[in-house]
Amino acid sequence: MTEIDKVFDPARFEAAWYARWEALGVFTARPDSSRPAFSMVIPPPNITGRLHMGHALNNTLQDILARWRRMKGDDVLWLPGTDHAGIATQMVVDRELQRQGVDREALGRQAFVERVWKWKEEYGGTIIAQLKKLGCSCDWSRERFTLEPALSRAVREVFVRLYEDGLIYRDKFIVNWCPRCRTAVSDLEVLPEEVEGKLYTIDYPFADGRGSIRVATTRPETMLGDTGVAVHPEDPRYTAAVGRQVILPLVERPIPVMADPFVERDFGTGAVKVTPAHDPNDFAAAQRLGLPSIVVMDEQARMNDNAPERYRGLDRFEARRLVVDDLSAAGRLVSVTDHRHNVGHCQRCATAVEPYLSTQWFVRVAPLAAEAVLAVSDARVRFTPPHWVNAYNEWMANIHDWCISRQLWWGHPIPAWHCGACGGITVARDTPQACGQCGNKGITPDPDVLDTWFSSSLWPFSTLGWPDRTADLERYYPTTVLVTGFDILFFWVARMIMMGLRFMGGVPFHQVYITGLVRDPHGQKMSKTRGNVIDPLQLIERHGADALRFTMAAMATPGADLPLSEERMAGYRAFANKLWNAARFVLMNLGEAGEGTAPPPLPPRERMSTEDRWILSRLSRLASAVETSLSGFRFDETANALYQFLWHEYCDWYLEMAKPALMPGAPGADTARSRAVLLHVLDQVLRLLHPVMPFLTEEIWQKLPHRGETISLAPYPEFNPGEVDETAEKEVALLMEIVGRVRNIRAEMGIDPGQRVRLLYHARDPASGAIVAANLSSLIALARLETAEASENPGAAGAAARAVVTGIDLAVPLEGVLDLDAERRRLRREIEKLSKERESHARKLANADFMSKAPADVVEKTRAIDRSLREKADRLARTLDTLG
RNA sequence: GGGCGAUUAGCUCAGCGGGAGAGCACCUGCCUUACAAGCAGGGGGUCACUGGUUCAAAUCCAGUAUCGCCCACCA
Repeated sequence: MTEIDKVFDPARFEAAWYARWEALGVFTARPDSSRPAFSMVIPPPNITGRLHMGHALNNTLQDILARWRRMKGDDVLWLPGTDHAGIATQMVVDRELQRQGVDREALGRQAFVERVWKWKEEYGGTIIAQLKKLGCSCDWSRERFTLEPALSRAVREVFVRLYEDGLIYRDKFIVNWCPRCRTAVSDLEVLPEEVEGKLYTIDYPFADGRGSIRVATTRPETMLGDTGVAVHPEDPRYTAAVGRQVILPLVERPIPVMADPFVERDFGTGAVKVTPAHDPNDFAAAQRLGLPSIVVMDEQARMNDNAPERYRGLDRFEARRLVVDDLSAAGRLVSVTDHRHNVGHCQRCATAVEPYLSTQWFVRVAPLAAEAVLAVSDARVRFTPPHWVNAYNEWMANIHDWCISRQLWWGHPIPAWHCGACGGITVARDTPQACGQCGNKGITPDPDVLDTWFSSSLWPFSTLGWPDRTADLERYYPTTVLVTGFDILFFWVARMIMMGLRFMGGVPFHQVYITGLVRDPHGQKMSKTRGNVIDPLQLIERHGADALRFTMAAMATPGADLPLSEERMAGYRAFANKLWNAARFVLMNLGEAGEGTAPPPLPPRERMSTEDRWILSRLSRLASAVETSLSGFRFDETANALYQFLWHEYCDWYLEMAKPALMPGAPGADTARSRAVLLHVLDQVLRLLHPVMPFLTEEIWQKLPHRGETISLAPYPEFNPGEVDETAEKEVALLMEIVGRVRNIRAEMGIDPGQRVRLLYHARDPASGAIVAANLSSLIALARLETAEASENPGAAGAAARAVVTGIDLAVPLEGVLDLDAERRRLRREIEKLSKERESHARKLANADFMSKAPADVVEKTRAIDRSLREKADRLARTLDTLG
């Protein structure tokens, strides 16, 4: 007999099994194998990251898929890695330097980048270690980093090709500028946030001194850069104004009034100041109208030398106050009203983003997007849940060019060089010696780096060795599935599809599973300010990685967010403990069957007991359910099916039914047979569960007689329809019904649970009687009976509690102790319940339309249910009558 | 301003055309030697609302309400 602790302690074995799997090379992909390939790339976490619930969720789901496919015999590649995370990482190291009193500018670019690499060496592996704690079966021999040399090469290759194809260009354009991060950011990195602002109406006098025009703005300070006033061409109020000049207050510069249909006549005064360098609408209008642009702020959003002297050096918000004061003093401020509106804020640092005219690099996205839309609409890429396709198409249809340059130091340098002589730009894979246009050697590298998402967008092929045609690339591209959150659908998924189509000529993945968001127990988003953040590492410490994983799986309903409560997770830990103890029970009862390395063979079917055939039938249905649900990314259904089977079928019923046969010396007990089935089912269910709970299943499996070094490479149970045994299922359903009725009598009649009772039964059909007769020992054990006897007239009324199941009348003799009133109440309640249950069926059967139009099998089924419920109610009613 | 999703037991959620379910919480009784992180029994729901389609609607359609998310250049 194997000794095994009573309470399960995941901390005792998780790390050891992980190390063992790594040592065995379980996670290593084998591109030369003849087995089908199954591949995924991990959404690379930031090197600055710590494992949060989002990671725990999507990596658990990926690992379930990886382990499942591996056991099913696929050659699985789950490729891991991390992202250099430009802004985030630069900020982290910057802060660290500041604490040490070191100024980044003083340190210089090269030294700073070296510091970041050092930081990466020291802390960049944190999240990798945490993924291992979670049990992720990634192929660590293929771990990648977005800024490593091989991936830089891919980035340069892509950049150069897109540039040569005219899909990357450099231009002066209005972009989203974060004055705090001091870099441009893309549209996606700007989060609109509603703020309580003011709408200022300002009076601009005409240059000829005759009258004025009033404009409305939320940002009076930008008027210092106004180069025009715009009105709607069909606005009769302003027809006469078009073409005239106004004098810009405070600046005293003459600017024209022009007409453009972008102006909303109903908003404000119907006239709008045009500040091309600090507003994207105005910029577009200015281009149409031929107005110049004047940048009036520096890169920290302080007013620059293009502003009148008194404002120079002031922060934009200080400048706003002063401008308003000055306008007021000059009698030019007409009104100030409260105005709620959206202001874009930096995703990273929450600073209000400044629309800012500057020279940047862009990807011309429209042609790439068109292809990417096609790939989804013709299902080369499938989304789960599918409704995300709408959002995807919508975004793609309205896509703007992608600003890919960042004024940072940490990132992929833009492979472009500027010529000091001719001003030309040379874009090249390798550092050029001279200007590609004039041959001058005085060239300097472009100072900008690429948006982090540029390198991420290449991840599915850059990590496999592209631009070389490697064996990995040939075999694992396109990848099978991508699992990720909707928050990076546009940032990442859409761009990977574009880049994959462009550079690999095919989609990067066939399927995208989009996870929901892990929320707090009340459905609130987790945030530091709310203080409701749940740390997955603490959950692992408290409950084990398996319980966390099971929780993630059980809650992963497609399209829904996951309100996570530790209470619920504790429930799944209890489930793990339940399995642990079931295994303990099996191990304690194995005897010599537990000795060898080979599990005992299953007995032939005709020697099996009803419960043996039943549990095997249920097991095969479980295998089927798991196959179906995992194939459709229904992790929740997989988890629930396993939970239900293991706890409520295997433990609650099968183990209890098997107990008599396992008791040494029990009459007629076929201990060997029982042991073999017990062990077989446990072995199979452990395998089915392994993808979700890898550690615990391995720990138990290793204690059982087994072949092979690890359960993670044991064949996954397949569904075999031949193993479904309808007869056994019907028989056990009847036994369960009988047991349930006896237990109900015991509980309601207040019979001490320790006290055994007699059961008399009268079968109204021989088949039911035979089932009872054939399963007496189970019945006796489960209902805690003294005896179960067939009887023509089961128990005289008044001396026995009565119950009815399908085809059988039951009586529990309780001479002298039966409380007649209680029994009447109980019977009435039962009858009431049955008749209530019957209502809808009876109504249908009384409906002529139903009888004539509903399919025959539905009618027949309804009849059968009705008959059975009526029969039970009738027999109970008759019993009630005899009680008077 | 567009688009999407949700509304089912006290809580958190499955179910999405043919007998209203799970987990937790609740009530009652049990330390029945695998498990008290357990066992057994039980209570609890006009499936948001209004119409429609159908023999049949929690389930399909339309509208309404409330909540949530995504996208969007009324300064």
